Amino acid sequence: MRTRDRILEASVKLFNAEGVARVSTNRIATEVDISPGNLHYHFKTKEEIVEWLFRHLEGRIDPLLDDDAPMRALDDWWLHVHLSLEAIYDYRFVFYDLEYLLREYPRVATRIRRLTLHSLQSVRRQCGELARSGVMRASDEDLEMLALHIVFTGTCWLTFANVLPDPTRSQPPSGLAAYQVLSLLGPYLADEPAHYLHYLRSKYVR
Amino acid sequence: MRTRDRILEASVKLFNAEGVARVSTNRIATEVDISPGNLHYHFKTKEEIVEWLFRHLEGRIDPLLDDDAPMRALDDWWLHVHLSLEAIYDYRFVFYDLEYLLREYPRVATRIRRLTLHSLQSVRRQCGELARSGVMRASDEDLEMLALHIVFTGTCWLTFANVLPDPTRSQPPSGLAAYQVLSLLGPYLADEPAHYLHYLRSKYVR
DNA sequence: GTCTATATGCGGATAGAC
DNA sequence: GTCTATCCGCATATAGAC
Repeated sequence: MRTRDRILEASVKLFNAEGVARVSTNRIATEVDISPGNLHYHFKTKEEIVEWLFRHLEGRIDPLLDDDAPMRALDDWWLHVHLSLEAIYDYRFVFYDLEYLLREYPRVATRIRRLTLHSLQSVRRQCGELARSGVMRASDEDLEMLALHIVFTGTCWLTFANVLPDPTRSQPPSGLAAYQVLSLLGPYLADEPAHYLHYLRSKYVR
Repeated sequence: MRTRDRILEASVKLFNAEGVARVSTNRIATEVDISPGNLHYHFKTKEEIVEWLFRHLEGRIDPLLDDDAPMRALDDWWLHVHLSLEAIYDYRFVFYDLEYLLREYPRVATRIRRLTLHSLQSVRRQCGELARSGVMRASDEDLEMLALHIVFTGTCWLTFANVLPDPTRSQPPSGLAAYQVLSLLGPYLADEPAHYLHYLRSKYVR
């Protein structure tokens, strides 16, 4: 089962660098140094490759979403966000080419939708906990909207960062995205966590 | 110059519905009921079609960004946002396939980047005005971050909406996006504009 | 499991006649 | 301006030998 893994490894590398659409299965085969025929022995279709890569991503994010260790300080949550966004960054091709995948690969599409809903639920719950422990003050409506914005930012920020000119893009990318997510909480935070946020800002902006 | 316009019209329709990558120039020619050769008489390359469509989009957004009529109430700003997002919706293929266009069509890419920066500048200025007229209270740092989030939301929301299940998607799409943008101001608004925001919310959510 | 060879189809784009 | 015919290249996928 070694070749199979090398195919996946090469695929994610190429997809991230050049986009799913531009990378042909032949390219992948060349990169792995096997024949196209051999590649199709391991993965019948290109979609199958993408699907398995997406499963890997799920394997990294789902546990973070399901972890219901107590969430009492902003810092606890920050860690989860950071790890999630690192995973997203490692599989960024998914988020660069979201629409393409949704249209072209139906089986991947359903998995994407499932993961997004799962994220929404968990983030809502986690923010609720933060509110209950006094880290921030927000109404239920606020929390609902916050969760949506947060998942939205996690999902699309990398794409947007690519539109911006280099100065913003050349930051450590997952870190900046994480700060961007966290800053959404800014207006709702109590004094002490607000200072922590400010400290993080100094680390990631400019 | 009639055929030329029919080509552009058919292109934007097909691009929006199926994505730039899936729509071949032959498809467009068929739709317009001309020959492929004829299409290439009017537009040497596919990129040229995309570029001209993007110019049309610019023609609708740039004036809104440059309009420096006084911006004293939240409602003034709301109108600008709404019109911009309507334009974005009419050319939504650009935003669905952002990464694809950035990679595949360099001339379009520079235009996209230019428009994004232009939006950032203008939104920053407009939010500054709103703050100065007392519609909201926000520090310079807040304003900077707000502008970024607002342009980000305008740019990527439609894509994200496609990931969510239908209930959220089946809303009047540009209206929902506009509310989503506006809601970012929520925490910073004074009492009266906050009520106006709440009224808008009732129009666009659920 | 891995290779070579190949089928099949489509996409963008051009040539040249009308 | 518009057409027909065609080139060229690539991508996905398969067949069958080793």
